[in-house]
Amino acid sequence: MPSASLPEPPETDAPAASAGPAFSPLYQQIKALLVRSLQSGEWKPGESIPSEMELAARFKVSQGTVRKAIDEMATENLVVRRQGKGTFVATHAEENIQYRFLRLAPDDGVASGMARHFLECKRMRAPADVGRALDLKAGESALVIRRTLSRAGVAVVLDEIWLPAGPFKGLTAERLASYAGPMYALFETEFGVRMIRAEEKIRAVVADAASAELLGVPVGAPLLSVERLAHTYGDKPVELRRGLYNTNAHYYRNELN
Amino acid sequence: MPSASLPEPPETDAPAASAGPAFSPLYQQIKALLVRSLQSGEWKPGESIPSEMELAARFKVSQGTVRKAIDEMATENLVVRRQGKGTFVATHAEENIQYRFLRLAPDDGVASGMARHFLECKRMRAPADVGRALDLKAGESALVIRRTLSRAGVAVVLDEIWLPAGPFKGLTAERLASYAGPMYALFETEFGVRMIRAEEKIRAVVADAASAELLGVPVGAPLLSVERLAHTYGDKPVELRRGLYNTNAHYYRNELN
DNA sequence: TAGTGGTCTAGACCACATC
DNA sequence: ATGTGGTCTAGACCACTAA
Repeated sequence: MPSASLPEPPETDAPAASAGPAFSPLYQQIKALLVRSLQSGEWKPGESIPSEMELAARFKVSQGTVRKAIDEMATENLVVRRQGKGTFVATHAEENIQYRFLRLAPDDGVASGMARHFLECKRMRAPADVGRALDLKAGESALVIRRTLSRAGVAVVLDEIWLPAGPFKGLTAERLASYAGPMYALFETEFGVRMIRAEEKIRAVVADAASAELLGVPVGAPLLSVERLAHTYGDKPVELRRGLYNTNAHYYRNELN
Repeated sequence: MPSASLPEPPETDAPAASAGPAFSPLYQQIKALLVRSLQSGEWKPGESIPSEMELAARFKVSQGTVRKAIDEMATENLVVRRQGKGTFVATHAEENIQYRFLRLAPDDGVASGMARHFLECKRMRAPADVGRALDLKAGESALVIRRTLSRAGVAVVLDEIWLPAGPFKGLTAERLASYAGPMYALFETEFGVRMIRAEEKIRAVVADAASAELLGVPVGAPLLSVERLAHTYGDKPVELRRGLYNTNAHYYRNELN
């Protein structure tokens, strides 16, 4: 219960946020409620959420408590604050940067976008390792997308993308190719799946015949292997992406803090 | 100036934090002052800084303003808060994790430490690219350290580490080998240089004869090339580290948010 | 002018660590 | 018992945006 700063006797009713089994600070409970509203689609990507005052009234807490909840959500990139305008649900579309999760940068500073080319998009039974990574039920099928990213006409990235077939029913290579924005933006608007967080495992490998052909390098050339597991709300894994990057004229950048 | 929440006429004197040329929120000014104190060595790594109340009194602001300044410093890993005890200057020694900046993880979950072996540590004129990265004056010399990291008796990492000779005068291979903790902890205690932040550029390369020998792989085997530029306070670069990682049984892990 | 997020304050109480 | 950081409140004013 929030403390009372007045000599009045403290009120005994809990301020919204029904007790539940776990104890946590009020602002964490508020945050959890807000995240659930995001998850349930109460506010869609790009839309604004209610003002801090409104939310404070709804949850019967002070504005400062709501603020702290939203602060954390902002640092987790779940929402974006804009002074004078409001707080907005984060989206992979209309973001400043084209690809929020792509860490590949060109050696020369030119930040031109990359051209996509979809090789295939088909439904199939998921291999065991993919099924395990995506928490698929036994026998549940998956979509696999293969595509390249090119800069200045040269293929730099070869991706193999695994998705659970259920949530992405109806996804085709044509739909992918005709969509202008980032793939994750399409996933948001068409399938209601928002990528929140991802982990990558990176290794150095050598090009096999097929990869070498597509990336225009000799067989045996060194390539960066980037395996990404992307999650949506509740840390639920929804995409396994295996990428091969040609790092002759590009590098994978990372910040350590 | 902080706003007054009383009907009194607002006091005209600025609350410490002498004006300066740039405008910024009070808590940012406080933060800058605190960082300068860290930089000047007023509080050493591992020590506690004054309590929030003390700092609030010193700067003539409220505890909440100091708190917000320290909050940001905590998220930047400059300090660590410990409830009931105080706020402590972050250090690379006595941290839970052995190597704060090393992102290499073994395929099997075993989190055993790695054995270091120093090959050489000598002073020499810095190559042009190293001099540029470290902001060295023309002709200023540098130290170069070469070492390996091994797990289970197998060399996994081959590092070439460039440091400005000035701040690290007296550093020898013997001193490095006899020190128990992480290298960055030695830099802190012996040379007063704290690594705060780093950027890494990662590529896939093939092993040359020398690297192959040291890492026990065939010439031409794929290796992860990790070039790290580490900075101290004020974003001053103080270390250029070029690492080659054997990713046969390890991977470079990264989190995307 | 009204509404939003951003800053700042002052004070209360809680949780934890230490003596 | 005391002191620390952690949470929560209530209210003020500032900075920005849009009608």
